[in-house]
Order: sequence, then C-alpha cells, then structure tokens
Amino acid sequence: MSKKTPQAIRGTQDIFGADAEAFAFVVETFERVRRLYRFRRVEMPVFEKTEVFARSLGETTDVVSKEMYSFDDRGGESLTLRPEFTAGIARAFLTNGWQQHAPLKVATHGPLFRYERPQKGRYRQFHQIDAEVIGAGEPQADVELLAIADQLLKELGIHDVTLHLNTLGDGASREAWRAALIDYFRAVKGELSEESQERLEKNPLRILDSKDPRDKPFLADAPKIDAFLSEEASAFFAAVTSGLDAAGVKWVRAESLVRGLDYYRHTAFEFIPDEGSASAAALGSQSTVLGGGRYDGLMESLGGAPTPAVGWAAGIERLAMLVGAREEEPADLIIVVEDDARVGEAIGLIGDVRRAGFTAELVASGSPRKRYDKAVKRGADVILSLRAEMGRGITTDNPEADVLGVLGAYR
RNA sequence: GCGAUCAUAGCUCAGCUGGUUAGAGCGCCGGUUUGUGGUACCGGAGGUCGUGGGUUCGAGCCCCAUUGGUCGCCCCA
Repeated sequence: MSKKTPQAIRGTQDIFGADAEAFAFVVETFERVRRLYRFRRVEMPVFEKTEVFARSLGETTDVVSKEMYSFDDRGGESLTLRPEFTAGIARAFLTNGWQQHAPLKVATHGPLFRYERPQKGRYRQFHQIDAEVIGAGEPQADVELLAIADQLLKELGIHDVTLHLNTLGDGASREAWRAALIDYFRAVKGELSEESQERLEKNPLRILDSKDPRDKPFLADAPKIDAFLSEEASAFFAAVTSGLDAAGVKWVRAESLVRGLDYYRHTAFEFIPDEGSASAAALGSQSTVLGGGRYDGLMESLGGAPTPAVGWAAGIERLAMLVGAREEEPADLIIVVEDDARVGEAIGLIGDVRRAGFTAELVASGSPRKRYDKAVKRGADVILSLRAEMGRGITTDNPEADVLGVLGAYR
C-alpha cells in the first residue's frame, strides 16, 4: 500500500460484484413491493439540523449522545448526518404541509451514519429501506405495514425469519409498566449485571433483553406489560394480532421486546432469524433484520400537532447477507475483435445491438489471441468473433438467442 | 467506550525454534501451441512483509505503540 493513498474511512464499504448485485436486488425488490402496497416514494436530505434528531430521539439516547456525526457548517449551525430516517421524515411532514395527504404512506432508502464500532452486519455508513404510515392511528395501519414487510422478506427469498411482536401500550400503560419494572429490579439491584444496574436508571425496559446470566433469574418474574395495559391499549393490540392472522402474517409474541427510543407506543416488532437457521448463522450477533413500531409521540417532540404514525426500517446490508451473493448476469452478446482493423465495425455493430435492447460487451484489448478466451470466461449467450479472414464467427450454446436476429448478416 | 483476534504480491495463502538475494497458486501482461477454440508450455511485471519505534551481530518472525480488518459486549437495522 503506497503511503500516498488515503485509506477508506473506518466502517465504510466499497461494495462490488456479486455483493453489489445482492444489494441492488434488495432495493429493486423493495421498490417493486412498495408499489404493490401504494407506498409513495420520498427522497430525503442526508443531513438535518442536529436538533431534529436530538429532540426526536432524546438527548440521553446512545445514538444522540455518542453516535452522531455532527458538525458546524460554515454558518456556524450544528448539522448532523442522519442516523435514522424517521426523524427527518417527521420533520418533512410538519414543514411541508404533508398533513393534507394524511394518512400518508411513504417509502425511501439510502445511507445512514452512526459512529459505532463496526462488526458483522454493522457499519458506520450503512443503508436502510424504510416504510412509514403517518397520520393513521388505527391498527389496520400497523397490519398493512407488517404485511408489506412480510411480503418483502418472502419475495427476497428469506423464509427463516419470524415476526416478533409486542405492545408497549399507550403512554399511561407504558409509564406504569416502567415504574413497576424499576421497583422490581431495584429490589435486587445488587445482584444484577453492571450493565443492567446502569440500565435501571437510563432504560429499565432494556433489562428484559439482557443476555447476562446474572440477570436471567430475575427476568421470568418481572412485571409484564399485559398487566398494565389500558382497555383501549389491549383492544388495539388485539386488533393488530387478528389483522395479522387475517393477512396471513405469522407472528410470535415477544413480551421482552422493547424499543430503546422513548417515542414508541403500542406496537413494537422485529423480524428475527429462527434459531439455528441459515439466516441466524449469516447474521452473527446482529439478529434483527427489520424493526420498527408505532411512534405516536414523535410529532409533538418536534413541535407538531399530535399525529399517530407507524414505521419500520431494515438494514440493506443485513438483508443482502441473507439473500447471499448474486452473480452478475452474463451478457446477451460479447463481440471479440481479433483483428484490430475491424474495431470500427465492432463499435458500429455493438451500438445496433444495444439500441435493440440487448446487453453487449466489447473485448478488444490485450493480446488478440487471448481475447476469445477472455470472452468465454466472462460468459455470454452469444460470442461473435471478428477475425482477419471472413467466415462464421459466431458461437453460441443457445441457437434460439434473440440477439442473433440483430446479427443477421454475420451468421 | 470495553474485550478478543488478525495484517506477507491485485486475490487466497506459505514462510520450520529470528540467520544470506521473501515463495506458491490464481489473476494480469507478452510470446509459442491449438485453431471455432474456456488447452498446454515459456517468459514478464508487481512486495521498503500495514505504519512507527525498540530488542539483537542479524527481525516477516520477539517487544511496545499506532492505523485498519474481523468477531463479540454496549447499543442498534
């Protein structure tokens, strides 16, 4: 490595070849499925004023307090590279008068940035697909949002992940549950892991997620959200689950599934690989492939009117890992110029072929004698070789290939 | 922020307990062979062994630091 060449930034990736094809397959499939459900495409800025994230995610969250790429621009304003989509979309909903379109179903995808230690399925610049339904307070919105997620995963060929579903209740239910959890765990604080002792102050719901063996004995008897649900909240959850059943979306109840961000209410969910499955092995410790929930409280934190909303996001890199490497498609035609005098002829011909809608590649460099072999290695339906002597220069394993029609005179 | 582990050619790796000019396969470039053919052979380019210090008569190999990769904790998609 030359001293003069700068290295790529830690946690960024240069995606190429079969991996890039897998990435593109995820995005293309998402675009197709999103149209099926009539989610509207939106393009969002990659950066926002820092307060957009600070206010919506909460100053104390890990994301805001230590994972954001924030900087002052030349005018002295603090800006931040988006660490997630939802806050920016909520801001746009308020500043652009998108209320008039409510309930608004939108979808987007693109890069996000988080200053974290990279590991399997986790990067500093990563990419997500994202779907949100804004201004819809009824459980049917949750159901539709989960149905699109479920169909997307199936169309990607991912069948060994399951929807883990929970409810956090409405604001009052959630607060009562939270208080009960704090009481419960505080009583045994000394026996909890260091992490959980800290979580007790910052984010007590997260203790339920703990993998530490010291915490495990206390988890089973911890207070359950179901005991604190208001009548409305529990009716809401029942409507979501029966809607999922009607839609044919398989799910399991996950009582310890919580969200780190405070703005979540009611439905919370993650699609997680089944234990022992190929997808579980492919993802390592980053088990969640798609996650989200209802965030009825968010708009108010940004100064808007109370607005119900649900959404999810999924990591494209993680989905691409489950899809597996995909080979680039071979060309319909490769033209090999074995005689440099015929390069002009080749350029004209390949233009005709491409305008006719076929994929075509030209091999006209390197040792003329090795060009044909190079073409064979790359692979194509049809290889046309232009040599010094005239004569048949076409080889194909597929005599029915449509591209042969364009090549009439060369047969 | 914490921990583990790795870093030799474009790629995948070898390099014995530290000992002369650092190797292989693949790939790349050129040539020969074959001549409708993913063949075989010959040759070539390409490495200050991630970087910087140190120990030693001598370091790719040992020590320290640093950067980066990989994996885990935290957190999260």
